[in-house]
Amino acid sequence: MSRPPTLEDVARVAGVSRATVSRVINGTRNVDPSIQETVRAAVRTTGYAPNSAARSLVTRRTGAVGLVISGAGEGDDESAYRRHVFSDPFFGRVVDGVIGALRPRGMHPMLMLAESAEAREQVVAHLRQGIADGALLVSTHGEDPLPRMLTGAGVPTVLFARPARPVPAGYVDLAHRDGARLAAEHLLARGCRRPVTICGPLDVLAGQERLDGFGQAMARHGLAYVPCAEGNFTAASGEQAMTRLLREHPDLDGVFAANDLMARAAAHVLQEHGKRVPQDVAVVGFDDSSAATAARPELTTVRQPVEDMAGEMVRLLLAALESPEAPPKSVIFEPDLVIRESA
Amino acid sequence: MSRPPTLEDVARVAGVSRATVSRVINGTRNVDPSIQETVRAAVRTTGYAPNSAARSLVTRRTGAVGLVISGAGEGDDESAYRRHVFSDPFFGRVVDGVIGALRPRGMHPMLMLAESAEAREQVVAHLRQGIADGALLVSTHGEDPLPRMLTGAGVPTVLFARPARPVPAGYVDLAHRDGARLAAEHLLARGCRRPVTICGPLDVLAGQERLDGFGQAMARHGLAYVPCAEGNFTAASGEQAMTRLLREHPDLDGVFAANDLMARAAAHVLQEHGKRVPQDVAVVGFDDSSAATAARPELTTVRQPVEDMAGEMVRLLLAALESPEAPPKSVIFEPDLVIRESA
DNA sequence: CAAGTCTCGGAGAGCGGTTTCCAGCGCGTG
DNA sequence: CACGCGCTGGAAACCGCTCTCCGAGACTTG
Repeated sequence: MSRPPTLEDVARVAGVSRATVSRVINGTRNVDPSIQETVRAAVRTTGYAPNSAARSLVTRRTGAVGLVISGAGEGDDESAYRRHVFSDPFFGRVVDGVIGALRPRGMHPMLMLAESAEAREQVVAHLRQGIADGALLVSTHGEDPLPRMLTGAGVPTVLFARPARPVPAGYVDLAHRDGARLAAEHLLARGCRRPVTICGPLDVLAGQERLDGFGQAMARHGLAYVPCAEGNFTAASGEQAMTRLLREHPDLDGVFAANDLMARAAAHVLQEHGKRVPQDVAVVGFDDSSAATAARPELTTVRQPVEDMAGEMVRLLLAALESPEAPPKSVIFEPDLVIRESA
Repeated sequence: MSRPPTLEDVARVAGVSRATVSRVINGTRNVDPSIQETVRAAVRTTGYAPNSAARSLVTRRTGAVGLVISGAGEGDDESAYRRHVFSDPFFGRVVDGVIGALRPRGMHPMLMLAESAEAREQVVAHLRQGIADGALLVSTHGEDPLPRMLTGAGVPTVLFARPARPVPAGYVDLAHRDGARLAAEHLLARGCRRPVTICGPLDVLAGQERLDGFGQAMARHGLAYVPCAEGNFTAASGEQAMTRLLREHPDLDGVFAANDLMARAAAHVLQEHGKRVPQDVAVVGFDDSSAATAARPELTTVRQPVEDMAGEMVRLLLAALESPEAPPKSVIFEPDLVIRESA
C-alpha cells in the first residue's frame, strides 16, 4: 500500500500545475471550465483527497472545535465521573446542538474531559497546540479555573453559562430567574400553597438563580419562606432531598426541582409515600430533557433550549474566529413553561 | 496579537538549531543536559507550543480518532435522531471507555454522526482526508454500509459489534447468547414458568442473538415457546411491547428485556397494572447501564462491560495503526449476571 | 600515538498544501 | 493600431515541524 495521491500527482495526471488543481478544488478563482473538467477527472482517477494536516498548516484552521466538559472530579474516580457526566441527558443535548451547528460547516467536535487539575492542564496544552480552532466549554462547577486558563492561553473560547467571575470569553446562558418564576407562578395558579424546592448546587450560578427566582416569585405572592433541600442535579440526590423534605414537611403540596432528573426522582419518592402526582403534590422540573417525557407522569417543566444554546455557542465561536479583536459576545435565552401531567 | 512562537524562535533564543530544540522537546535523542536546560528555558520564556498541524504533516498522525455513531436516520428528523442517540446511556459508556483509553496516549475522540446517506459520505470524506488517524464505529443498524465504505476508503477501522456481513475490520463484541442464557437460567431458578421476552430489533445481530440465546436456554429446560415482542431499545418501545405482552399473556411471571431501558419501562408498565416486581413478575434487563440502578426496583441485569469493550476498541485501532498489514483482530467479551432487586 | 568508533549538534530536504507574484493572452478603447 | 487592463495559469515561496545525513570532537583501543 503506497502513499495516497497528492496534489502533485493529480497535477501531473491532469497536465497542469499544483496551483491550478488547488484552485479547482477550492473554487478559489476562475479556472477555465475545460481545465476544470480535466482536473476533476484526474481527481477521480487518482482517488485524490486533500491532506487536511497540510491544509491546516497553511490555513491555520483545523475544522475541529474542542467540546470541553469540565467538572468537579474532586479526587474522585475519573471513570465514575465520566459515567455520571454522560448519563445526564443534558450533555447529550449539548452534543446534539453542537453537531447540528458544526456539520453544515464541515466541522467536528473533539470531546475533551477536564475533571482534574491534571486533565485541565492537558486540555489547555493540546488546545494551545492548535489541535482545534477553539473551545466550547461546559462547566459543571462554579469556581472552574478552566475558562481563565483557556483565554489566558489565547484559545478562542465560548462558555455555556456565565462564569462565576468575569472572563474575557463569550457565553450563552438562560434567564434562570425567569424560568423559576414561571414554575412558581404555575404552581401558585394551580392552588399550591405549601411549595418546597429541590435546588441545584449553590456554587453554580444556575443553581443559585433558579432558587432565588423561585423564592422571590413566591415571596411576591406572600409566601416568604420556601423550604429547600440542595441536590446536585443527579437522580440520587433528588431522591434524598425529596425524602428529607417530605419528612420535615409532610403536608407539602408542590415541588420545584432545579432539573428534570431530580424532579423525576422526587415524583417517585412521593408516589412511594402514597402521594399522587399531581393530585396531592404538583411537581415541576427544569430543562425539558428526555427525563421529563420518560417520567410517569410526564413532567411539567421549564424548558431550557439547550440544543439552540449549544448551536449559538458554535456561532459565537466561529464569529470570534473571524474577528479575533472583537469583544466577546453573549446571548441569553428565554425559558418556556411546558405543561404536561405532573403539575 | 502576533503569531505564536515557532521552533525557529525558540532555537534563536536558545542559540541552537531547530533540530536540537525538536529533539529536546520530543526526547528523541541524547542531547547535552546543559543544552537541554537552555532549550527548556527558551521554551518557557517564549511560551512555545508545538504546532500540531505541522507535526501531523510529517508524522502522519493527528492524535485524534473518529468516534462514529452510525444509525438508521431513515429520513427522519436528524436532530430527533441525535437526541435519541445521546439519551441512551449506552453511548455515554462508550464515550467513557474511549476517552479513558485515549487519554493516557494524549489522544482525543472526534465525534461524528452518520445518520443519513449524505452524512455517511461526509464522514468517509473527512476521514479520508486524514482528519483523524482512524475510526471507531458504533452501528445501531444491521445493514450499515459504513463499515465497508470506511475500509474501502483505506481508513483504519474498528467496529463495536460484529457486522452483519464480514468486513475487513477488527471488532469487539459480547457473547450475547451466553448473556441471554444467564438471564434465562436465573429466571428459571427463581421458579419462573411463564416467561416472555422483549427483544431488540432483529436486524441487529445483538438483538437476534439475545433472543436466540434466551429461547434456546428456555427450550433446554422444557419451555419450547417464549412469547416475544420486538422493541428498538428505547423506553417507549419497551412500554408498548410490555403492554402488548401483558394483554396477550396476563399470567406471565417473568420478563427478559434486551436492554435496561426497555426493562425499566416494562417494570413501570407492570407496576401500573398492579403487578409487583419481583414478587409477581421478575424482570431481567441487559447492559447494566445507569438505567438499571436508576430504576425502582433496581434491575437485575446482564452486564455488558461497555467501557472495557470501548477501551479495547481503542487498543485494537492503535495496534492496527502500528502494523497496517496485520490481519484485523477481534475480541469477544463475556457477560455477567448482576443480581439486584427486580429478579 | 594513530586509527577507528561513538556521541551529538547543525544543515537542509522534505511533508502536502495555499497563495503571492508574474507573465502571457485576449479584449476594449482612444 | 498601440496601449492598458482583466483574466488565467505557472513558478516558487512559505506554513512549522521531523529526521536523515554529515561532520566535528571525544573517547576507546591496539
